Amino acid sequence: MTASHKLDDTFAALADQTRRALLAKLAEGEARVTDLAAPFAISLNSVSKHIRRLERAGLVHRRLEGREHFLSLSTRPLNEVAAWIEAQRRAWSDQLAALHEMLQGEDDVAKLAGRRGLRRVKK
Amino acid sequence: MTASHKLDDTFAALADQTRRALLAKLAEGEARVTDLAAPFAISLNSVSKHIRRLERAGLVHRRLEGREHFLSLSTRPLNEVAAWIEAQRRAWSDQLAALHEMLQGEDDVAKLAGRRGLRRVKK
DNA sequence: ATTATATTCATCCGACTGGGTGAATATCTA
DNA sequence: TAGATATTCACCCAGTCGGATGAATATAAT
Repeated sequence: MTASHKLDDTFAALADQTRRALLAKLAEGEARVTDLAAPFAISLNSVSKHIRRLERAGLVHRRLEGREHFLSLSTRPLNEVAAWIEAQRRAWSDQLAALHEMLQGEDDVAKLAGRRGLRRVKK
Repeated sequence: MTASHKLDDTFAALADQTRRALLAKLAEGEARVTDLAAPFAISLNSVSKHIRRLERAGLVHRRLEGREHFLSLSTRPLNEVAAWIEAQRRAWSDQLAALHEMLQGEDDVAKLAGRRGLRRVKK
């Protein structure tokens, strides 16, 4: 549940074009809030909010130096997301492979054609 | 912009534990709305809403057969998300590599230590 | 001490979300 | 025809989002 909750936050943080652009910018290196906000038409405050959201998801880290706040990327959450996706894709591929194998089997084919597909997998 | 908008929808659709569980279930094969809803404590209507959201993001496809609605996975959006993440991770790795190379350089080290890190990358 | 810069805090707004309930629709079955 | 099943539609509610604005805070520079 905790892991899922973290994934929730990470996915939600990534579900915004502006925030993804901020992350892409940060991939070029550390940057201050003002630097990050510069290319965007929206207000500095809005960018600040976006950054807070990215922080909450653990995607960026903040380092204070005087009045300047330096942001940098954290890759762990992104790796977790990638892992989930890969697992999902693998499961999907396995299912496709199973279907393929089934279709190559001899007697099951007729039943499959008469019936409506895969379905009854669980209970 | 259109691609970004699609990514927005996909990420948003994935930013929910219930919806991710639905997708995982669908990885086992086609299923009806009722079948998908069975394991969850929430109402059937809520599940129906989640499914609609997954459909909007293009993550599932619906096939009608009489009064039954059969859902199945669509992998394209997931692939797009994976591609974005991989690009991001690659950029981040490149930046790390550049830093590493810089630290192995001779004269830049002093300036780097005195100054505050990477920062001034863009302008 | 004063001014300028960097950033956040406090509010407000319209829009959307996730959950619920009850009614409506459509299809299958007896 | 009547009844059961599968699914959605139409609302309601509290919570959050993304954007804006204006004020507050903290640090730096003069």
